[in-house]
Amino acid sequence: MNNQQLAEIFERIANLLEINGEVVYKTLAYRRAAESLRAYPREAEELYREGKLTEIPGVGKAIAEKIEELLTTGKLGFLERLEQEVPPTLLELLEIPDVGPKKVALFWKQAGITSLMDLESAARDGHLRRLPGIGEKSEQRILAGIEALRRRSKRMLLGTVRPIGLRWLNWLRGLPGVREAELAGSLRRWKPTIGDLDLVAAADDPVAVMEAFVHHDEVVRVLAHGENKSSIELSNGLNIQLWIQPQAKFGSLLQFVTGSKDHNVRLRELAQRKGFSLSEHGLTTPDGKELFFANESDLYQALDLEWIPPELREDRGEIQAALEHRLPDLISPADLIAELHSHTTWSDGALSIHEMARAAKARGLKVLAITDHTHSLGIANGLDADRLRQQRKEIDAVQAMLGEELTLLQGAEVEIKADGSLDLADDVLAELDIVIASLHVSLRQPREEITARLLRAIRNPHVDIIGHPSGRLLPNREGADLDWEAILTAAREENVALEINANPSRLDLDEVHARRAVELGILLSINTDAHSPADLELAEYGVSVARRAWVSAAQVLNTRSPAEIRRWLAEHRHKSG
DNA sequence: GCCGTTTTCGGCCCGACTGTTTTCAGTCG
Repeated sequence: MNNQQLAEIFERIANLLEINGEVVYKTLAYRRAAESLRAYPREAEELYREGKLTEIPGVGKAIAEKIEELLTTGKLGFLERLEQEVPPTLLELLEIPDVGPKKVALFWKQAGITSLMDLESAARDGHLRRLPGIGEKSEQRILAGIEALRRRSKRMLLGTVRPIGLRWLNWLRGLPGVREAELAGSLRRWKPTIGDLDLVAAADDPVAVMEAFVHHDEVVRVLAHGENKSSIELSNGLNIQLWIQPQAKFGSLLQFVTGSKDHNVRLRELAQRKGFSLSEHGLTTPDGKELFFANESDLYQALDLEWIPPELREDRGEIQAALEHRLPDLISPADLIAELHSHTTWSDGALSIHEMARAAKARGLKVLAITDHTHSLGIANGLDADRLRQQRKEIDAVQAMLGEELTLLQGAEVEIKADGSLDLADDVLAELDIVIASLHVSLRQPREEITARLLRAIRNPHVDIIGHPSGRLLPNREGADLDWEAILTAAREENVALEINANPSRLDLDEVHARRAVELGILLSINTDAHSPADLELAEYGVSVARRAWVSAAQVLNTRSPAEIRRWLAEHRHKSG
């Protein structure tokens, strides 16, 4: 059982306890433990073997014992008893907007409602309004919420929402009276999946701006409409929230709405220890004086903190690091000067080698590796040894045309086959400048089998990079069930780089494993896996994962000069071969 | 249920918006 699965169980416990009316702080404790497990760089299973489970923040004696029971028996008596008491089907009701644990408990205990269907028919028949605190409007709101829930495909991809966010931001900045506006929330933190889109603005006349916002022609539903905060829904189910304050408070507002919630809770605790109260309006001193902040960095400074990049604001130690002046010097998109994973018409790419090279050059890249698929991936028209040798001639010809400005490398994204062997013989791999090995098929093998497959690839002396290591596809396909400690240990021993694939539906390695990898001294490689020139622009999404993993430029192969990259490849092969 | 440069017991963040309550509870971020 991995950390993700453990986290889901504790989240479930928290929700059930909350519906059952348990004291808030107990449910909070389970929720915090769940969040902590999701972010923790090492597997609980391993910590358990070392007797160190309580080293995980938010895990104390009681939760450690539950983790132990889950790891050793695969079950949890406490949860089973809880589910006897509280029907687990109630959990789906929590998904409805504006329905929380109190209302779920009300529906359940006073109307015998235990499922989404029960609730829907009760609302439709006008029975809900008989309950205390529920009127006709609440009934309609619940029906609309159930509709919205069905329409909406949970969280959307960062790569889908960001262009929408930038478009709305642009529109907002063009409105009269808007002095400043920014993206906020999980979008500003570059979270791989986005729930709601948050926008903040500084405006002289908030009422007029809010009016324009809720009457924007893409709005299908107004969810809330206030002076400081409004919320609307688009036809694709995406919710957008707009927050407005006067310019003088813009910094505090931006900080507050950027979150994360957990980061803000930590920050408020810190403010309290210093004698302040912190809200989206600013700091309040004990004698009731209010301090406003037009700039976010001034707010952090007032708390004796360095400004914390939004990508780090997840309550993963960033506040402590900021206090101690040891925040990492994060990589930025401009640091990337090499693309080491790309496809052309030789396999399933859209452009010829020459066209891809021109696109790479136009983006200012210094190195482009052509890494087409290999032949066992028949669907992608993969290359065999003969076609690779033909392709080499074309690459050489294009290099001759390009001159020195862009260095082309010939590589391959070689398939790790279901039996663990590579799709090209060692002598063919040896002729290539760079070799990426990737899993595409049989991703659902049991942990031992699929881990062994990947380990065999890592140990092959010709393999330089492991491409999209887990094989996950957001938002729904889980990655392979890998023994990460074994993979990371082997990668470090063999000096093999691990890819952060920048495609928004991959972002693989994820931030948790990327952070663990650099802690162990493993080199990362951020690549777009470009199949077309537009794909090259996705690099910033890969960089965002690296930033959320506290990664610096020096820890990424693609920030190095062509000569340094060639040297690394040569040394790497020499050492292994 | 967790945790400790106020504490091993007694705390554990803050405000806007909505609907229904005639003064506030629930939800959300």
